[in-house]
Amino acid sequence: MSDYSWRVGGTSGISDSENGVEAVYLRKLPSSKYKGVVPQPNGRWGAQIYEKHRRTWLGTFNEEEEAAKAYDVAARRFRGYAALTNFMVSEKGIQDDIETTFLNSHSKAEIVDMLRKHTYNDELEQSARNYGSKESGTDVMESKPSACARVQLFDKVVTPSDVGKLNRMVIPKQHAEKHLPLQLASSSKGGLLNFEDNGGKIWRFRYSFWNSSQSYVLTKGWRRFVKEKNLKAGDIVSFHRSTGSDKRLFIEWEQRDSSRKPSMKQVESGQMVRLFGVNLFSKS
DNA sequence: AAATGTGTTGAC
DNA sequence: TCAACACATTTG
Repeated sequence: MSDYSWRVGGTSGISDSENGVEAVYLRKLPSSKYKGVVPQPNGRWGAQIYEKHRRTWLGTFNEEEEAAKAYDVAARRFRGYAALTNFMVSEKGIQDDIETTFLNSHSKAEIVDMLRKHTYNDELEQSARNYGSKESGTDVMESKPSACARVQLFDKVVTPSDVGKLNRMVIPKQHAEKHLPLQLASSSKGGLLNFEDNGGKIWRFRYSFWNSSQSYVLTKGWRRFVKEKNLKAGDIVSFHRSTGSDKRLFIEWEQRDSSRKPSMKQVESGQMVRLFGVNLFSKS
């Protein structure tokens, strides 16, 4: 009997360590029936597309079909409407649909980024919402992220560990419990929350409670945000929610003004106070 | 330690 | 151009 199994590289194996003998049986990874889809050692699926001898990685996915759809999106953006895809249909004369417009208004890099973050569908949906509002005459203020009526939830001056290699941001407990009930996160999408930034870009973070530190944290997806915004310790991240019933969430960030002397400015935000360049929490 | 995604190769 | 494979790098 095999004591355990594992997978490394392009092969997987089973180790039988009876009598201290380590016999290894290599097993081939299953090929995908979909174009642009490759198996991953852990049973998940990767998507990739080639262009001029160069491979562009499109991310990893739980389902083979998800990966195939990611490839399709990339194929259409990279090679045009007539590109060969796994699922998409290309009929003559409908090259002006919303998705095509959406694809054409974003760079390849942006589309790839959305695919790797798994936010493509959300961004497309949001784009469609904006498009629809123009047509129907609905108040643009309700859909346009930068102008949408919103209420502030809380700010946080990010700490060194928030922007460090821990790849997570701690949400101060009182704010988390007041504004972001874990139930809201863990209910439908398994702990995933979408936030829109001022550019209308969607950021998806995993939101969870860590028992070890008794703290609420944003984990998966946070590192990418820190990197793209070049977030530094001391910068302020601001969380908002739309006032409407649509429950949309927003994230904003503000760079620390290092040109100003810390002692000259007192920034107050919620229960946090920045004084003499030091962040203090007021007792309450 | 596990997962991701790059280096590389050879078939098509 | 493409997927297979090995495995270095990155992430949790």
